[in-house]
Amino acid sequence: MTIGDVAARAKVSKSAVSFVFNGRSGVGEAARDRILQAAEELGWRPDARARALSRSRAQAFGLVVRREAELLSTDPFFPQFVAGVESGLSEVKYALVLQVVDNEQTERDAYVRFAHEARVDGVFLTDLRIDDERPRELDELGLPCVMVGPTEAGSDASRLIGLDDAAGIRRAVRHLYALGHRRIAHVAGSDRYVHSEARRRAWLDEMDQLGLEPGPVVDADFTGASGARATHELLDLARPPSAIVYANDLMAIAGMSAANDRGVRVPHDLSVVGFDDIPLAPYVVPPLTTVRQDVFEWARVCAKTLVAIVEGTTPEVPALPPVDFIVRGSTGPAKQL
Amino acid sequence: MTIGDVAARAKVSKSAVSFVFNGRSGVGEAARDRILQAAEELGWRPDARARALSRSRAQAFGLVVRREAELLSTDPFFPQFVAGVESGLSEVKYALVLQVVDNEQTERDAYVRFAHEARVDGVFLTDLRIDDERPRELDELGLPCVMVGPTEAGSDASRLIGLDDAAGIRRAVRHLYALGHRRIAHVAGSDRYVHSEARRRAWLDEMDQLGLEPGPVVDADFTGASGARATHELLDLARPPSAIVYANDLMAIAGMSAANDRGVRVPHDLSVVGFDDIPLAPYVVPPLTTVRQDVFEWARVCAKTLVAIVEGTTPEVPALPPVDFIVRGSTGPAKQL
DNA sequence: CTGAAAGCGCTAACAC
DNA sequence: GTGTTAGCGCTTTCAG
Repeated sequence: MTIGDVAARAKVSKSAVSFVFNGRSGVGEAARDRILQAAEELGWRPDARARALSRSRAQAFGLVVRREAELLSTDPFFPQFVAGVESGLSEVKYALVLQVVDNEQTERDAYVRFAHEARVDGVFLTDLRIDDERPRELDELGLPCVMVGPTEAGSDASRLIGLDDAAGIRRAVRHLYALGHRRIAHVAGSDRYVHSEARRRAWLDEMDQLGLEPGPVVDADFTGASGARATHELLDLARPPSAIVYANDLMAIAGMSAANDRGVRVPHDLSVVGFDDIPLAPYVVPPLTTVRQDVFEWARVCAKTLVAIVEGTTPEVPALPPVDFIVRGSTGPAKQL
Repeated sequence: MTIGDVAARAKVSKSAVSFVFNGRSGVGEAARDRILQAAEELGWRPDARARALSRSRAQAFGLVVRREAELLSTDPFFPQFVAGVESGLSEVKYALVLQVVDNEQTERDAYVRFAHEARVDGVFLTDLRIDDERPRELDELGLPCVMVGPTEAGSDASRLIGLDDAAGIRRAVRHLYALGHRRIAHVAGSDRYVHSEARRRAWLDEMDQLGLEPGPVVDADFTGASGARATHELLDLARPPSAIVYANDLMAIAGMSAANDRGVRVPHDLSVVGFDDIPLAPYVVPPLTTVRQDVFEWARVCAKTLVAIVEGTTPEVPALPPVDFIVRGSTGPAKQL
């Protein structure tokens, strides 16, 4: 079943068929109808491979995900991002090629293969790291990309689609302040990531703004185990915090569990704020107060921007929905001293 | 940068280069070395698009995921499955093309496009449904597939890679029985899915085997909200169960939260078992007793099987690791009546 | 407005 | 063993 068959059945030339399927003018109304009908009857669609070859375009984008097993299956970001990207791509017929890798070498290989084999026309760069080498490497490979990270991530604004991580953390800190908390700790994510830093800095800034002593901060790595460990560390302090802002929900929930284990009651003795609003957040005990970003919409915007970059059109960058702060049961008034 | 450039630089013909890169004999040692070196120096790799066209093979597989937003970002299955597939595919240089859809029509379209545009050489069929039409439709489209589901899913054993859902549920029921529970309820997942049914049937069977009256079962749909609702329903009964086996962790955790809301203590008043062992399971209060499947390994096997099917080699089907049953704090001795 | 023809970069059959 | 050549199915330029 080839374009030739369709052309024959519609009694036109191959190019006429090609023109119709590429939305170009130059085919009469009658011929166009016959062509569409013939294609319909034959169940024909342009072969993506042949198309890719002759247009030197794969009509696909790549996403390389480097993530440890635990975070992969907990992180709400990945599936939502993928779903959003698909949603933004479905109208324009690009496919999404996924690659999951587990270390730096295989990650680099993945990009190199994408580029050299010309499997994709561009990539999404997520989990931006401090001093990330990838933008430069991709430039060298000639592979267009959009970067996906907090707005602070860099100056390369034209291809950075930022979500305002900081705003959420700031609201969390102010919320706790309003509840009377003064010692507000932070459990940060891995310090290699730009978004970890953005969240940490937002916490620091806001504490500063409120005239609070920038309380204790503990480095962790987004896993449950690290969240529990960090929590114990904070509660072991001579002057433990009365509230903790975690860099993600998994650590926050593990932290609540750790607190519970040592008889510290949430929110009575300790208020807890997470980040992500995973679907489980309303269903843990107590329900988790947290920050929600609209990852899906964000990903849609990323997809559309990448299409624009690759096709050389001007990306219409719609405003991203603001972050939400969801107050649930894990935060409460600070205990009177 | 094409095969011609490499051939020229290595002073051989294009076919010699092609042969080397396709692992075929017929090229001398010396020539082979020169070719590999030339390719290395030029940073050349066969263009996937041209390759796909001339071999009539996309060298890629497709995965269509139909899932509601909430379940997408909570379900541990999807990311682990993807990671496992990648792991099984990485050695054989197949790519994975992902498509996320949200309804039946777009799902069907996705498969049709995959087939007609020849974007992929085969697909993974997950979330098998009762009377699933897809295997037949894919046969009509001429698109090979492996099906991914519980072993009971059907007779089409050659392309069904099954994980033994039932064994996990049976162990859960026996565990509860050993703890003295006699009224053991089940909160089932959506009844359209084969795995929901497999889990429900396993529960029923095991209750039967133990000579227990098949306690109450409530239909739910894998979401947290439905798990909470089902739990309330069960606890409202004149003779509420002393233990509940849920079809997934999300419902189980939401169920614990619901129980907690009405003053029913877990595990003192009610024992709870989940299914999946999500990374959060150890960190909820109390830690969740649950069933764990090695989705990653399973997915690897799926990938290798699909490669074998597509390439016409015999799939070596390694034994899948058995399901694990993880006892944590959410199950305890039945209260004496 | 339409049709013929030359690629896109690679593979594989077939001569050398 | 090595090189030549005809496609794979589509796009696109260029005559008609």
